[in-house]
Amino acid sequence: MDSAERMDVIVARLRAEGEVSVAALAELTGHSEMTIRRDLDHLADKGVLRRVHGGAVSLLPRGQEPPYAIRERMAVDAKKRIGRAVGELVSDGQAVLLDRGTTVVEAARVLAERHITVMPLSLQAAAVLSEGNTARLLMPGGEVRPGELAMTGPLTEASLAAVRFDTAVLSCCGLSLSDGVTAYDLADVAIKRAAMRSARQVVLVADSTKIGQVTMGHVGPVSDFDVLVTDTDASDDSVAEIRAAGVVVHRV
Amino acid sequence: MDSAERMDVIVARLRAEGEVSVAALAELTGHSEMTIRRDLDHLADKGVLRRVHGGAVSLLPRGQEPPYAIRERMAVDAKKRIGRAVGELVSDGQAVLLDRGTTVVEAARVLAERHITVMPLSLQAAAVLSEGNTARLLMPGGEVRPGELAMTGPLTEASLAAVRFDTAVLSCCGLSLSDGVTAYDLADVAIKRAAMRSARQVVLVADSTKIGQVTMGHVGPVSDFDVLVTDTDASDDSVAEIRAAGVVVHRV
DNA sequence: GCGAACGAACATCTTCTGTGTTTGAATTGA
DNA sequence: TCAATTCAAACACAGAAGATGTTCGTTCGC
Repeated sequence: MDSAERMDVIVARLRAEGEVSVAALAELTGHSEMTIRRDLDHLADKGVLRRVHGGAVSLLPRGQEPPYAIRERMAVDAKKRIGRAVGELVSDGQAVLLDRGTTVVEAARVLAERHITVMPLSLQAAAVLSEGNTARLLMPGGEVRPGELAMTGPLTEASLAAVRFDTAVLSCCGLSLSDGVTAYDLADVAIKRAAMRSARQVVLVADSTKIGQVTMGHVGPVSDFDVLVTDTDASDDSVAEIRAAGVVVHRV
Repeated sequence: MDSAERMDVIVARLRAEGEVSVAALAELTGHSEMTIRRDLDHLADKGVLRRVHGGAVSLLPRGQEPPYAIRERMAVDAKKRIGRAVGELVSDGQAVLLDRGTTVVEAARVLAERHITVMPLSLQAAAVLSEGNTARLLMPGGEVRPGELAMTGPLTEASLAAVRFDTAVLSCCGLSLSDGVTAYDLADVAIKRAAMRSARQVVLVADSTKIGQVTMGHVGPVSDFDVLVTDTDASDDSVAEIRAAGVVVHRV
């Protein structure tokens, strides 16, 4: 069992029990207690848990989005495929808006090698885009949320209002036909809505685990989006329904 | 001779001759041609040179600022000391503006552990600040210059106009009593001037190699700055003159 | 105050990175 | 077009960096 698997075990336990003990994890994973302590310290740095004597307690918020460090390791393959597919929806010379989120960062990796103008809504995506030297990079102003490194607030909304994009690539936390597209955070909803107003074509990226989910912040009905890119695990039924709402769906 | 020294040799040659050959560099450094090619490819990626058959030609602009990758390795110790000294000029709770540039990034490393509100004018500084989780991070909007990763343009100026800072930490390319503080780039000058208008206290950071230098863009007279942080290699005469202009000078 | 947990320090092992060599393909200049 | 040079991919190797486990003195909670 390597480091990544241990992290998964720890997070799973935290979700199930709300707390973990160093001794139990050491036995469960077959590693020394020292190693478990180092793992816990690492996760504490990322805001996933809080260390207590003998173990740790969960900081994973119920009804809120898990930290970036956790989401980054969920559905990794699907997100990479979705990212590549988004690359094919964008042609050189376009102005593109990239939402926050782990799926969009995968799209950013692809777009970083393209000759486009791009505005990312997170520092994570900005870092990826600035490594490839071909894209023209435009930053929105705004407050940066810790951990997520996503831009929010009125400054961000103002930046979006000032620019028009050919394509906006948006992420979401939940997607259902009855409740539409939803996000965890109301501030994030405001940004997404502003993004949609500024873009000619709106592409939604969502791995199949998000289909059928509903979270608190309502972004809009599914029909507000032009294209959905999801993965092959999405059920035929749900895809058919979304298509019936007038959305072009790519399953990759 | 390690990798860093080889880069210095290559850059020195490029400056002196305008071009270099793989064979000559291999002999000069005592390393294989393959290694030299890899070095040249690396520098080509950073925009320092352009590969040609048998060697490379310089892209180092005359009368312009050298690329970030080069400046990053000049006066490293002095910049670190200056960064620490800037940390002592900023107290918790302040709102701080950080200019672009390698010296300011060193200051950002120190300030990343502090409880302040901070707006960086480059993605380099933003990346450093977002690693420490204590500072509240505010991004200005704007275009990102490749390589430098500095924010410029009207969006950046507008962002600066919208906020007031307790302290602005500005860098420069040249600093002389007769010609004042100068930068290489006019767009950068506009940003610096906007920054000065938005800050109560303006701190200038400049390692001693910049004292006496004059470059194209005029930012303002030395007396426009409240504090100068430089290193101990700055001459007594120049420091005395700058102090006479009403600037508090820290030599570290 | 006692036992458990902690973390610093060191040793060991693994993985990564940088370097050199070889070899066949590409490029240059005559 | 040809010959010499240059290039870059592939492999081998060494040193650096990171991860892990053990020991031991300190700290913490009951």
